[in-house]
Amino acid sequence: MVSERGLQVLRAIVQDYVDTREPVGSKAIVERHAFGVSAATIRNDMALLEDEELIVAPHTSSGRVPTDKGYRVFVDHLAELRPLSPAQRAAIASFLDGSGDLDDVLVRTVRALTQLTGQVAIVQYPSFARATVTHVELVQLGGGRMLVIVVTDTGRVSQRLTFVGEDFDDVDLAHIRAGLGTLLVGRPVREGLQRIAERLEGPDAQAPAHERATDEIVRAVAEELEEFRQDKLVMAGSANLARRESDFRGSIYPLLEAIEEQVTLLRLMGEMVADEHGLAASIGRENEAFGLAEASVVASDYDATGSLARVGVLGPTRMDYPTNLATVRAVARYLTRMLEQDDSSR
Amino acid sequence: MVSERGLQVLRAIVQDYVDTREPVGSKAIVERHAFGVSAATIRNDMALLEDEELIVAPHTSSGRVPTDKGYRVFVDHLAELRPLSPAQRAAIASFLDGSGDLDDVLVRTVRALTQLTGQVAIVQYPSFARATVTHVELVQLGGGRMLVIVVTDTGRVSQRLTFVGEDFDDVDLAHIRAGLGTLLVGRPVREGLQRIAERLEGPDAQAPAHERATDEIVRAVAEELEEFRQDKLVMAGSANLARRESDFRGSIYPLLEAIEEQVTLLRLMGEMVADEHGLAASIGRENEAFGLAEASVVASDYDATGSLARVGVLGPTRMDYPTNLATVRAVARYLTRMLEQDDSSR
DNA sequence: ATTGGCACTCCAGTCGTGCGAGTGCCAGCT
DNA sequence: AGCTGGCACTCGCACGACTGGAGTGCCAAT
Repeated sequence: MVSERGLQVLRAIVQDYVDTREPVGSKAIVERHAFGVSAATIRNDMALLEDEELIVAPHTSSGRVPTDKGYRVFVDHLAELRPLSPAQRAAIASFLDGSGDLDDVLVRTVRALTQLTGQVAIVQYPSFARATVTHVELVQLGGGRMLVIVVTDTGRVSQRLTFVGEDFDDVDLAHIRAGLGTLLVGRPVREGLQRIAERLEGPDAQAPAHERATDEIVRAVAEELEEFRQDKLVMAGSANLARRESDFRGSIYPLLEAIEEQVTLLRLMGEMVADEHGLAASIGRENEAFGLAEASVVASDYDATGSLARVGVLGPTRMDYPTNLATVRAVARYLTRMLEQDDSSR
Repeated sequence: MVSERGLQVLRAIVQDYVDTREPVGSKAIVERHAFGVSAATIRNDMALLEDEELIVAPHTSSGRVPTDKGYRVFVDHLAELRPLSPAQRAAIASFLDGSGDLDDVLVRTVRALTQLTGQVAIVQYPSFARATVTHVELVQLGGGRMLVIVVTDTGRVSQRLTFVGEDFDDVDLAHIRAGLGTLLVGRPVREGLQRIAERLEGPDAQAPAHERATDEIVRAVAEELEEFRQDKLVMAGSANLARRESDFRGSIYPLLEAIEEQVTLLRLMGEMVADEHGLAASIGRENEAFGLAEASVVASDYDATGSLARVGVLGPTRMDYPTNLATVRAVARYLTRMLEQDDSSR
């Protein structure tokens, strides 16, 4: 069994390894940390840690490197969040302050996060399971083209251009608009989708030709709602992956691909399990199913007026967890506050 | 002076080097190409090409590699576009066909292009110097929040949420909407911006408090128009940069950064000079000012109902120019046709 | 002008060597 | 029982020497 000091040795190894990017040996540990014991003793502890598969030696005669399991123990039991400096807090505030719609705020958030951590930053749009539709607007562009706009109470706005094949007069348009309103406004997105499906399949389905055009509009609205339901990401800082090449043994290709795909990261962000503080980490091989075996993701829940979502960073498994966890949490909290204010001004 | 055969030798060197990624020697040339002369003769030609700085030898006793100048001559005088295979043409069609708004079409275009070339694909939004405003729409969201929507005849739609501080009744709103309409609809974006500036500074500037709110709306419209004026890019395939690492001697960091910045690439795309077919290439060091000294951009103009813009690919200097030029041109042509159709259905 | 021949250069790979960091183990100490 | 110093051992890595081969430049001959 690993002793208490053994765990401290693990912590020292993780810290030094993240610092120096080189395997750390027993001698280096006694030099850099005041353990009050000799290198030989540390060696014994390290042997035990290796038995537990928390660290490994890349070569027979080299220092040790934490395993993914080692990082996991470090994050769960040993890491204390490194508090942010006042300058960092100020940076968050200056990045995020200033009004704008949701898109705008999230873009600024992701920029702040990539700036502060030097990693790839990811912000998940608020989940729309609980979002409700507040407006449906139709704008006729002429030539049978119609702009369909849907707004939710979380501040998200979506527009879509659809070709309906005919132009309506104002009365008809108002009628359709009102119909959509009673169908959707004040309802959660999920429910709105159901009601639309019912309407399209309902007894009215055999309606006259004129109705076909309105069906087209309804379909466009449904597509937009569907898009709301699918979560969405904003990202920034992908160039950081290429900065210190040594961070990733293999190619960064799968990482860039995942970033471009988005859907992989969405699933990953969704499946992570947060602790009681809303913090979550997914480390190395734990991401193997997502093709990100050499990467870690650190994320924090934030609260967008009732809808939960996440902000996080993606980086090498060998990342500075205490700092990244603290930064992600600070940004998430600030973001939550921002969105609350926005809500109250509504 | 370089002989006619000398140029053919240059062509052979470029082709083989792109193929094999290794310096090409005189012997390899006589083996792979039917020049009907001996290696020694080729060597003499190569010496001349080296005098002209069209090729260099990385080491005293190694084959030759084209210089940027060599690539330039190749592209300008020696490259014949490699015609696309029917399968490739079909791929373009299947990617691009299907309706949708401008955003949608451009996203599909950029995907098609990255798929076909294996490079980073870039599509520039149509320039809005000549775009005219067709609709301005206001949607009140309650709580003093207003959604401002602007549509241009190029099919671009932009929405912006702004906080105006008060809610208008329907009559006032209609009045404001009509005012904006006469101010902007049918006018080019550039002119619209001027007229807004005049209005904001004009004698009405000292208007009553109620007018302040409308000023806020006008300002929001101005911001949107400003955004139209700034060109915009869609990109895809950045992961391709990391695929064959050897393509870039240094780090791909500056490239990823340029991709994220966008503005650099926008300037680059804008400054490239097209030939009579609307094709343009910027090679290696020619991009040095943009931090892309190891990359080339190949682009083709396309015509979005009168507004000129570009689609292109970004890749290593050592890229397959004939194929990329042909692909970019084919996609640009298809895109032009698509947008024309769309226009006629208006 | 083209060619075959030849001497020359220099890269890239291989092998051997020595060094140093780090380990594991053990006997002795507290 | 746990800690420590010591010691032999293992490897990775950097360095240098050597060699093979690809490619060049030049020259005299055609």
